[in-house]
Amino acid sequence: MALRSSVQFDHQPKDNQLLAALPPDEWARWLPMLEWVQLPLGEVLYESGVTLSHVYFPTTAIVSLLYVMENGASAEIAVVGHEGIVGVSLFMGGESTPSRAVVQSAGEGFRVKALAIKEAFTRAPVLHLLLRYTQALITQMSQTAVCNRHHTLDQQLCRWLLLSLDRLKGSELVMTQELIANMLGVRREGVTEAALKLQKAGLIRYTRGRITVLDRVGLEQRSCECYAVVKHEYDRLLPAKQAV
Amino acid sequence: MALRSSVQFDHQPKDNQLLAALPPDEWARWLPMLEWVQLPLGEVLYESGVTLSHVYFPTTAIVSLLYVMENGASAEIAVVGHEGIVGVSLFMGGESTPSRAVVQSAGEGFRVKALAIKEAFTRAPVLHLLLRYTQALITQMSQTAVCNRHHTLDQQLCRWLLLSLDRLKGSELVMTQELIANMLGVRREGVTEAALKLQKAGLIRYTRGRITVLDRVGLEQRSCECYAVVKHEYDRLLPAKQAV
DNA sequence: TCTCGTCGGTTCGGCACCGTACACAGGGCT
DNA sequence: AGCCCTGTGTACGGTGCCGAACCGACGAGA
Repeated sequence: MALRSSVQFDHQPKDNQLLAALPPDEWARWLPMLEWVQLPLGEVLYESGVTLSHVYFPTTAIVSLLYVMENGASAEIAVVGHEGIVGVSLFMGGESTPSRAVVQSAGEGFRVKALAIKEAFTRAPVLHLLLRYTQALITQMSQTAVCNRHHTLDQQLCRWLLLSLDRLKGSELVMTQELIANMLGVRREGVTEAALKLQKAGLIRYTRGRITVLDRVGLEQRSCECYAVVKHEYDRLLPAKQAV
Repeated sequence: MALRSSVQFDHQPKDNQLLAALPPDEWARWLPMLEWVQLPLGEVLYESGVTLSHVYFPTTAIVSLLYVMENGASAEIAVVGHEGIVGVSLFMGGESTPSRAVVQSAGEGFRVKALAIKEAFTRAPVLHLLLRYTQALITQMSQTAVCNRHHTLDQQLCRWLLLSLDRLKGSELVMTQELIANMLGVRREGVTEAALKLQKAGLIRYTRGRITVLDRVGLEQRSCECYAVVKHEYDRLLPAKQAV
């Protein structure tokens, strides 16, 4: 047994839990593709919207996935360390994400070329569709987190109305303010106030659980960027007519 | 061509964009598995932690994924309509999620038995590992959204320290308060105040960019439930020793 | 027609966090 | 030794949302 040859240094591939969990035959296939890399503090592994060139398996580094807003403010979406992988969008099929990956704590890791990863997934056809959808869903979740942190209730209500509208035919929602408040995680009174503003501005009309959208464009203008980001990503990943 | 036979009623499978995007051969395989269902307002499609029995493809309904906190407050994680699928955790490999799926707008849809979906994915071995990890990551994102909405900065700082700590060896973080503020999406001064409290309570110690955790359990007690939820889900989906 | 439950509107004090501004201290550098 | 930069502590008014309480008003059902 190779006692001292490779097991006890910091930067072994198997220090990453995902790599460590690979079954022996897969491990043998992956090993030659792994490239050891240093990950200095502040290094940007990928940038919002840019096609990834590698996926990263951190061993001693920590990487933050963060979303940078138009005004420069940012919010972390998730943290990835030796338990995970940076760049899921590569095997999800999206190739890029609206978020940025930055090394938050310097260390080391391994990376694999995009092409190699994608080759491993070319055999399952349906999968790609579902994975792409999943990535869109993930974008929506991320954006929810960002929105909760940074945007006003007024903006969030607009975003929410638009997202719901996109998922229905027509321009009417059957939905009480109480329910919307639950969805947004705020007080009902807050929704009442925000909805009043929209009604007074002539963008919506409502009575007892029925909301009619009168001016969609107006809502889009009042909404935060989050709606547009999510919509754009859904459109990108799941174009209406297409078979993967 | 089957002109009027099936194309123009509301509740056709192809009203769901994912189903509509299936290539012909896959479509043929899936069609017999699809079961038409009505989705009345308020119906719970799946409950937090419960193994799913079906995945749902809404056509005219909208479904909310929401996380219910211990105190009963809730926050929506994402919305799913005719563009998507409810129950990604089934093909992600996790079988369940910490969130609940509720019909937010009554309508119709189709569902497929869990067993049938899973069978379609039994052929790709590596995949399962990555998908499971992705689901854990998704949980972290969801929880971030919830946390941003409902918890105090003090709690969020504890959560953040613990999440970071789990991804490093030792009990020291090299990290300025400024950077933490960026990650959490708050002001640096806010982090200073929260960190001071923790230091005065003897839970951490820090100087100029180095934070040492003295009392991990204390942090866990001060943290919101979000940390535990995320940790638990990572442990569940990615046990330390295992090859799927 | 009347009742009662649901839905929407209003108010008030409180608080967590924001934006801004500034003061101070540790530590690397010349 | 002295300087300066970076990181941390403090203060102050502003504001967006909360918790609680209450009221009007619409509409379904008796």
